[in-house]
Amino acid sequence: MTGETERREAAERLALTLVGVGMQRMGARALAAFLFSEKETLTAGDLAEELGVSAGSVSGAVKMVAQMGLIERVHVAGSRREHFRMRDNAWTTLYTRQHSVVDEVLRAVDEGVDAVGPGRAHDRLEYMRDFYAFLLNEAPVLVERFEAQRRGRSRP
Amino acid sequence: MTGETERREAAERLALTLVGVGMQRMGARALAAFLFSEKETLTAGDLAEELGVSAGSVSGAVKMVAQMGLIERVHVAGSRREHFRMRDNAWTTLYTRQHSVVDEVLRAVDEGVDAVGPGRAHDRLEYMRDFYAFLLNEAPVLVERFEAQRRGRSRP
DNA sequence: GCGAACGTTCAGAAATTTCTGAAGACAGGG
DNA sequence: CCCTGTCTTCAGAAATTTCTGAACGTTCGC
Repeated sequence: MTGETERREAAERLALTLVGVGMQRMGARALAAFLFSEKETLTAGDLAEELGVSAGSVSGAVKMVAQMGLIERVHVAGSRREHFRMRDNAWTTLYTRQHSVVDEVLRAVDEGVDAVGPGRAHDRLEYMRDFYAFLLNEAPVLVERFEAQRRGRSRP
Repeated sequence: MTGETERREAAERLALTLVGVGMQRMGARALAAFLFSEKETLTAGDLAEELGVSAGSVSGAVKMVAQMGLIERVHVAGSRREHFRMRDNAWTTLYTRQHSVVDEVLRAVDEGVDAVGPGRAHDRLEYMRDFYAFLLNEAPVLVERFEAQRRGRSRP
């Protein structure tokens, strides 16, 4: 356990890493804020304060992270603010979704396979297609295996 | 089998899809050029002509795609030009490498786990860490399984 | 219904990324 | 050892992305 400053630094480091991996800056910072918060839910105002950015930026970031399926809106009676919470299965969901990206690639490659006659190009494209199809099939299996393993561990 | 125009269009579509998935534009176009070429190897000049871009752009794109491990330099005696060729195991290599990106994230999350005391944040971070660690372990297994399956299929 | 508190949208500023073209480096043949 | 063809580097132009701030909606308590 350590101080507040170190917590924020670790959060910013993780956000930076996620940016390096291709995530939008503001989305990554918002996500890190959720991960590192002791609260169950955060409001847009909380995020704006924690990150030191405008309400507009928060709105955009939240929209994106929600679309990724990592957080969800929570209706809280008696509060006029909208609350957001990290979803329980955020990471496995993200992984699965990234594989719908794989699906897009697969489609494009498939068109390619149809568009060229026999030859080297055709062979290359087929190989690529086979691998991506394989990945697409295996992703859900992998996730299922992780969840099973985790269930097993938590109930010894 | 179809005409040259359709082949190029399919190549451009695949490149665009790869860009949508996060790849740099020029790198994606170069990669598509390799995939769709009937030649075994391409030179920087070939690429410049095929893509209609400057030598400088080609140099940068090739450098990047080579760093991703998708193509390799080929020394050809009697030619002053440098030739490049798609590597046989390009896609499985790419997949494995993307998981060294996972490794980066894993490290950052791990720091986070150490930086916060017990509580909700700690639990969230641990969950994320466990999933990414699981992925990192499973990636090579998956690739191995694909290759085995492919070997099996090609020698019935 | 009114007013206040929040959230969202959007035009434009700022930052970042990407491409080019020109200059330079390098290798091999003559 | 120079000359030519080829690749790389780099400063700056162009395009794209990202952030902000202000104006506009919306919702809830009263």
